[in-house]
Amino acid sequence: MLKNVLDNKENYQPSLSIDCVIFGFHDNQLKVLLIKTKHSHEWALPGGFVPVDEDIDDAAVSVLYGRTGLKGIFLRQFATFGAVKRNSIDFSNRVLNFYGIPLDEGKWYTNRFVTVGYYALVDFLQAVPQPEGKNEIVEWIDHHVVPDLILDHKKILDKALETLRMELNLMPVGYNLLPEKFTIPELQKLYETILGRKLDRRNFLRKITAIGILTKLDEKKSNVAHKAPNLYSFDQDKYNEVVKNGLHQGW
Amino acid sequence: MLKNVLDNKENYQPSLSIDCVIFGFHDNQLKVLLIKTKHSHEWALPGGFVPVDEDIDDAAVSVLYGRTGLKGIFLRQFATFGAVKRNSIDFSNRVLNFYGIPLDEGKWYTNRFVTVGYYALVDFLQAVPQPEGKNEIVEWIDHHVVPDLILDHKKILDKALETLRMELNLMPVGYNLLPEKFTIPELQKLYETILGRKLDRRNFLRKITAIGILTKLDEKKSNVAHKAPNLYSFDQDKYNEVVKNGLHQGW
DNA sequence: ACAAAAGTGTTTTTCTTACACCCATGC
DNA sequence: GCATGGGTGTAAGAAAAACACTTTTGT
Repeated sequence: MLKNVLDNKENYQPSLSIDCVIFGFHDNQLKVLLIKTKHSHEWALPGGFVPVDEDIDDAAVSVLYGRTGLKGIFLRQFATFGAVKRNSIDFSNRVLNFYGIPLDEGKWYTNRFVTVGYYALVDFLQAVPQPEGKNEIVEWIDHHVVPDLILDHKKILDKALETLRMELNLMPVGYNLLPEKFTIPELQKLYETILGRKLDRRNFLRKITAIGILTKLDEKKSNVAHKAPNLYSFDQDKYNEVVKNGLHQGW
Repeated sequence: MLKNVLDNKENYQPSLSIDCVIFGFHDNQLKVLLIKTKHSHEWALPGGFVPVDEDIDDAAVSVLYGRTGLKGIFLRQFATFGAVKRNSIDFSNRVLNFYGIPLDEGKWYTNRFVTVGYYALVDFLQAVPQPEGKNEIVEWIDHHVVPDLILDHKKILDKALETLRMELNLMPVGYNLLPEKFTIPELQKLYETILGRKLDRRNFLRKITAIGILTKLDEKKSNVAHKAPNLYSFDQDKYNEVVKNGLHQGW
């Protein structure tokens, strides 16, 4: 909470923040966890400050844990944003005003903040949005219909998605975004949603299985319209290995 | 200069710095511009602080300009480093001591600094290393034989090179690293040096020309041992277009 | 029985890799 | 004239893309 941070500002890295783009997948939609604070009509990415005795990567883990209750999640730094005008003094003053903090006391907060962007891939069903107090609404929002965001958060979100799309070429995705057991069509829809285009079913199957990270279960999805699709799970060892070593390269 | 910064610390973003990995290419070596300060036996990446009224990207441009006299250069942010122990208080104190700055006065400088890493690709022959004062030695050093670096600068350098290697798959490289007119073998050696492995001449030619960024000049390299190779230049429009739109993708 | 989604294989094309010979120049 | 690097083409293999029919299930 901002008030707490300001009261202990010597414990926080000055003028530095963390913003997290938390992706989830549900209803064939790529969703982003967004926060609406009552002092703003706009939404925001979940973010926080960096304790002076904490690595920035760990601070990002804390933000993620605080907002979703999840730990040990895929979380990756993708860019740092430090335009002079990225947080306007006007915005800062509105925030301070909302919390009833005198401008003088909130001076720490009104400078330009440089923010380090992280993106996370989480299991939508396991992540329970956790508002801090009554002033917050935390919601999963389809990335296609994100409302207006504060400051440069839209830019941060766009960059995160761009990075995720690029990293699809370097690593597999799905663990953390899908439930433990899933079907190939579900995985394909995840890829299609991230990439924003349709893929061929047969070619997708061949390519995704060739990576060698899938275990075909002796089980079919039940209670489903039409032909029951097979269930798969990730072979976690191989999955991690591939994430570590990377996928194909060009040159 | 640190003393100047400390005397005007309210003009600088607190606890934030910029470090630049400046790559050049010469003698078939990928070189990195490094600085040795007389107060240290180790070398350092050229870096600097961020004026509060300057975008971090612009601050990086300033660092590059200050060290090489070059502007309008390929410069890209690649990662931000913020481990708690990345700059030890021991190191900070030694620096302050060297400049004869009382510890008290230099308190601003002894906190953990978060540093934003940028890498640049510059034309070795056009970049004139510019030491700041007599306490500095600025030198191009073959990336294979970089000496011990201060703090986590080795890690920063490694990450820069890793990023550069990866980005070879996404964009062409050469403009800025090579003189205006160059030969295919030179360009190939650049690629080989960055990637750290040999490439097949014939396949390289096919692949690099297929990108459509090269203009074959009606001119051969003169005064050269053995058969004179053809000179090429980059078609700047197409080059920039490809850098913007990216190269091939996987999915 | 039919609509809707799932499963599966083959062919074509494209890209990648491997490989060998002749050419021009400086010494 | 010979050693050294530059220039060029082709054939084989691998990967990607295009494509259609059969199967299962709920209604």
